Amino acid sequence: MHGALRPASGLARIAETPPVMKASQFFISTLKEAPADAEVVSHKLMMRAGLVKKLGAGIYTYMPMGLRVIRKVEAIVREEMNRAGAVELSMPVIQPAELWQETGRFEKMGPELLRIKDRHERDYVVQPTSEEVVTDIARQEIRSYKQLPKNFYQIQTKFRDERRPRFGLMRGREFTMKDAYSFDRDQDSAKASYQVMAQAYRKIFDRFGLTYRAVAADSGAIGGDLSEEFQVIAATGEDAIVYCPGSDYAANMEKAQALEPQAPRAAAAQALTKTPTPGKSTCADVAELLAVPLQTTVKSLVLATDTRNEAGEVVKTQVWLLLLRGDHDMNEVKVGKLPGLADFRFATVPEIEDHFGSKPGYLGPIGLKKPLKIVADRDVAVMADWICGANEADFHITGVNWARDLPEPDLVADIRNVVAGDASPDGQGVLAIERGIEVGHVFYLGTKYSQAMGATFLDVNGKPQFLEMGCYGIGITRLPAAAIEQNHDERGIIWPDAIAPFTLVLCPIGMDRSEEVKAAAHALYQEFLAAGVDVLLDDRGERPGAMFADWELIGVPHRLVISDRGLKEGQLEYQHRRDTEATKLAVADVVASIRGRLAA
RNA sequence: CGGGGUGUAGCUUAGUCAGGUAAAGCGCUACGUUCGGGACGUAGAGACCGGAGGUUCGAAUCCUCUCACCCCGACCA
Repeated sequence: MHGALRPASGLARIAETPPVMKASQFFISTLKEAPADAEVVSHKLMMRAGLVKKLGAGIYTYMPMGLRVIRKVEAIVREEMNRAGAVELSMPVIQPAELWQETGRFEKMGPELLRIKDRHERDYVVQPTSEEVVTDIARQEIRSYKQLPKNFYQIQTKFRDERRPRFGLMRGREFTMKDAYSFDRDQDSAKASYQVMAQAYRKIFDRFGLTYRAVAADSGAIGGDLSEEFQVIAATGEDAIVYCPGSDYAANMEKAQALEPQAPRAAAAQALTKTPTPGKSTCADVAELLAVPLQTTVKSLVLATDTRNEAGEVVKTQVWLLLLRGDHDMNEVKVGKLPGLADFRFATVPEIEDHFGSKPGYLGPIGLKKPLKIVADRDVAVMADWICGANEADFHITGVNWARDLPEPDLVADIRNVVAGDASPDGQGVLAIERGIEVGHVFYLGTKYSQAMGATFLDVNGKPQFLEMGCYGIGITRLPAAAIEQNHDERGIIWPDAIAPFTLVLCPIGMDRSEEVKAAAHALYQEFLAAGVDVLLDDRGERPGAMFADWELIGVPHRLVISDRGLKEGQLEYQHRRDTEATKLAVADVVASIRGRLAA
């Protein structure tokens, strides 16, 4: 009756979940073989365990077992958000295009933004996020500094028309996100609000029981360091994260700085020599052919930037040559921040041939047909006697030296991805790289949206000021996938207690043949329910092998086996999903014993 | 968006090259025997072979179009 009004304490939360906790009434649907279109382990296991069902590319039904996991994730997020002072609301999934046109994102966002029309041909979008709507609310509702700070959040369905959805719930098109937006009177206050969220996120991810890292992220045009990603560590993660094992430095690959080389450029020792390298168009091939270290080669990347007139027509194109050491990779975010390269694209083959007189594969900065701007990575700028393409098919040049053979570059900058072993920017050792799955992101926005949409409040002096904003996301439906990537074995999923579909499963053996087992199972089930344990009684009457295989696949962390054999000795068998063997527990104090084993 | 691939029962697949009216395993139903690690036997149910059009006496199979899904790539020369 008044359940909805009860505070969200642990017990009340369980009371709010559906009361069906017997397997025969619940819905269990496991598969021995994963559907052929599942590729990564979390996707396969989610399909096999019957957590989700695919409806279309990147679109999934959350089946009862999977929904329980998602509800637990939501409950933890909601509790900590509320605790951090955020207030929940719910904004529409379908939003009028007008708001999105105000910020320019209706055009800018490209095909990832799903646009739909109603019967009157009016434009709408399916929200991929909700800055526009929440800012619209703020500009209407927030009039005084006395109403600040405020943080609005929602847990809501999002849609992003990904160019290539994949990996099940890891990169779906429709997904659930918790998105929060803070509003403050000034920058200091906004940064304080940001820190409150960053702290709340740490509490949230600690509670999930996953190994994660908070990493500094690129904050785009806003600048500053106020952007962090929360990455669940997993080998199959899509993001490379950089950290220093000897300190707390951690950043994503876009952001991680490659320190300026300490050693000065060596003196030229070799003569400039044109060398045949037939069919060897990559740095690695050339290095192998010439039997030299890959670090002595330089790769040439050709970019272009277009200047457009008011009509959007290209009036001028500037071609750029980027030079990177053969063993390094370009960092597109770093390049995009260089003066003049904000909207770079890769040059076309005709543009390349026009400037170099050669097809790609044998390009270099010497003997250009047309002038262009040369940007050298800081590591390239200190190289001596290096190797690059000769601007002629099947030839490279060795013994190249700055100043002697070609002018110094127009610009020297950090334009590469760091690699393992690079010095840490904080001077505390060398960097290591591991992979992560981004499950959360906190971001200081400034006044980008409030200015675009005219969201102001009156300050102490009665003067209108733009609201300072921050936004904070958690991928609710991605989280279970990340949890599985990190916690599974050959038998199936191993859920952390906090987000397991059920915390404890009771497995009676031969329940149909033994009144004792049946009675004990039901009595225990009632006892655990009364003790507030999220328990499921497997009363399906499956044979033990099939029953164990199911629960190991589904990944319920705690299992209690009830058998005639054990009951005669007054014992039950307890096994954690990670245990290799069962532990015998006395029937008399089993509830207390199990409760002691559950994560707080 | 470019390239490649796959669509046959709820799931995994065979059959397609060499056209002749759809097969197996798992799962499912019933009965019996079993009963502590995905049991066994018997009997069943279940597929207009993604869709449309065409060729042919005859199409899962050949041709055309279309849809869906998966993978790789999207400029690292």
